[in-house]
Amino acid sequence: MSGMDLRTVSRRSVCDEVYDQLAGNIVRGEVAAGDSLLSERRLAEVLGVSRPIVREALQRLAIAGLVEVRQGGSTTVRDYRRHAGLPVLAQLLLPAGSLDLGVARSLLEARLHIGPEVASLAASRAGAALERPLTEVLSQWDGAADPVRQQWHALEFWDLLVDGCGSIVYRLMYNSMRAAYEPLLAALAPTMQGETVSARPLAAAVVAGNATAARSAAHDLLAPTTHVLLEAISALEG
Amino acid sequence: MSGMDLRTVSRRSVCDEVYDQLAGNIVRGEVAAGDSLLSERRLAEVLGVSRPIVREALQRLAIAGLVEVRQGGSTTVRDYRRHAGLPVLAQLLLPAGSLDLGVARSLLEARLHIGPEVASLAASRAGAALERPLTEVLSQWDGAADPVRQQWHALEFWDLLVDGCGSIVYRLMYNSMRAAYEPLLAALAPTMQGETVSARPLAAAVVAGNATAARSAAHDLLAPTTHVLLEAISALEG
DNA sequence: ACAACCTAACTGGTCTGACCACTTGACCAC
DNA sequence: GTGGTCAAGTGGTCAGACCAGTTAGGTTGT
Repeated sequence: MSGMDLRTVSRRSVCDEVYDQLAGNIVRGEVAAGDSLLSERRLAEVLGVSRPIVREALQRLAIAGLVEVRQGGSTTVRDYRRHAGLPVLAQLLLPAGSLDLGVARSLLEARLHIGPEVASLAASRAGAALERPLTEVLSQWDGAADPVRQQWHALEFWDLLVDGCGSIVYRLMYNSMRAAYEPLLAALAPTMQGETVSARPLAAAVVAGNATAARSAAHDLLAPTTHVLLEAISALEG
Repeated sequence: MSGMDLRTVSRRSVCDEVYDQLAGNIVRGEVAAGDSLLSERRLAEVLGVSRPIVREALQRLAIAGLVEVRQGGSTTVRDYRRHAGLPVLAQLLLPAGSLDLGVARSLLEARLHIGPEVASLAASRAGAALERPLTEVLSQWDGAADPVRQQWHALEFWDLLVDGCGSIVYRLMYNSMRAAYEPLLAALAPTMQGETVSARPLAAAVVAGNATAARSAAHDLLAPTTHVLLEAISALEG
C-alpha cells in the first residue's frame, strides 16, 4: 500500500471548464480589454453547454474582475491589470500551461519583501506561543524524504508565521499567493530545498520574540533562493 | 448642474443580494466553518428566488473561498482565514455596515509597509517616465476643492506609482486593497488630507529615479496618518 | 436637413420543472 | 466486521419561456 502514491481524482465540472477557457483567453490577451464577449446564448451554443452554466461561469469572471456584465448591453472584457483581485495571480502565473516569467519575478520580489515583515510581526505578537507548533512542523520538515514533501511542510511553516503575525491582510495575501504557487511546487521543490537549513534559526528568533532577529533570519532564508530564481528568470529571458 | 452631486444609481440584482446575505453571514461568523449550508432548493425556497440564482451566488462564494461545494454532499462553509483571497477584505472591513477595527489596523500596517516599497520600485523602474502623469495628477490633487475629491486624486496618484513599479503582484494587491478602502473614503478623507503636502516630495524623488529617497518620502507621507488612525483605533477598542 | 420620437431586435435577469450524477447512511447478507 | 444494496437527498445540467433594460435604425414632425 505505502508505495501506491494515490491522489484525489480531479473532478472538473463543465462550469469549471467554461470558466478556465474564458479566463485563459482574457489573461492571455486573446481578447482585448473593452472587447465584447459573445452573448450568453451564443456562448452556450458555441461551447455546447446550457445558458445557466455560461452564466455561472460569467458570474465567477465578474467577481474576479475579468469581465463587466451590464443588463441590456453586452458583457465586456475588463483590464485585469486595473480591476482584477490578487487571486487572479494564479491564472496569470500559468496562463497557458507555461510559466509567465514576469509574473514569477514579481511574485518572488513580493515574497522577499513581505516575508520578513510577517516573521517580524509574528515574533513580536505570537512569540513563545508558536513554540510547540513550530517545532512540530520543523521536525516533520526535516524528516521529510523528498523535496516535494519538504515544500509542503515549508508552506505549513509559513502558515503558522502568517497566523502568528495577527494580520488578516497578510493572511489573505498569503492565501492568494500560495494558491498561485502550489501548481509550481513540484517543479520548484529542488531549488527551494536550500531553505530548509535556515528555518530553525528563523523559528528560534520568532519564538524568542526577537522581531529584528526574526526579520533578518527570514531574509536570510528567502534571499538565496530568491536570487537564484531571479537570475534563472533573467537567463531565460535572454 | 455643478452642485447636484449625482452618482450612478446602484442596480443590485437579486443574485447580488443573495451573495451579500450569504457572504455577510459567513464573515460575521453567524455560520461557523465546517457548517453545512441549506441545500440549494431550501435556500431558494427560504430566500424566495429560483435555484439558478442561488447557484450563481454560490459559485461566487466558492471562488471567493468562502464555501466549498461538493456534488452529492452538502455545501459547507470554509474557514475564510485559511482559504479566502484578498478581495474578501472588502467584506471583512465592513462586515455589517460598521468598521471592523482589527481589519482596519491590519490594512493600515500593510499599507505602511508596502507603499514605500512600491514607491522605491517605481523610482528605479519608471523614474522620469512618470513625470508628466504625476505632475498632472498632483495639480488636480492640489486644485481639488473638498477632501473627498482630494482622496480620489490621491488614489490616482498611487495608481500611477503602482503601475510604475512594474509588479503585477503589487498591482493586484493594490486593486483589492483599494476596493476595500473605497467605501470608507468619504469618512476618512478629512484625516487623510494631511497626506496632500507630502505628495510633491515623493513625486520628485520618484521622477528623479532615486529609490531610497522615494522609499523614505513615501514613508513620510504614510506614517503620520497611519499613526493617527492606529491610535484612534486603539482608543476605540479601549 | 435636422431633431425628436418610437419601435424592433438585440442584450442580460429570472423563473420553472425536469433529469442526471454523486454522496450518504441505513439496512441486509455473508 | 465486511461488503453489497438501495433509497433519499445533494449538487450538476439541461430545455424553454418570459421579463427588463439597451441599442440602433427608422419614422415622424418641423
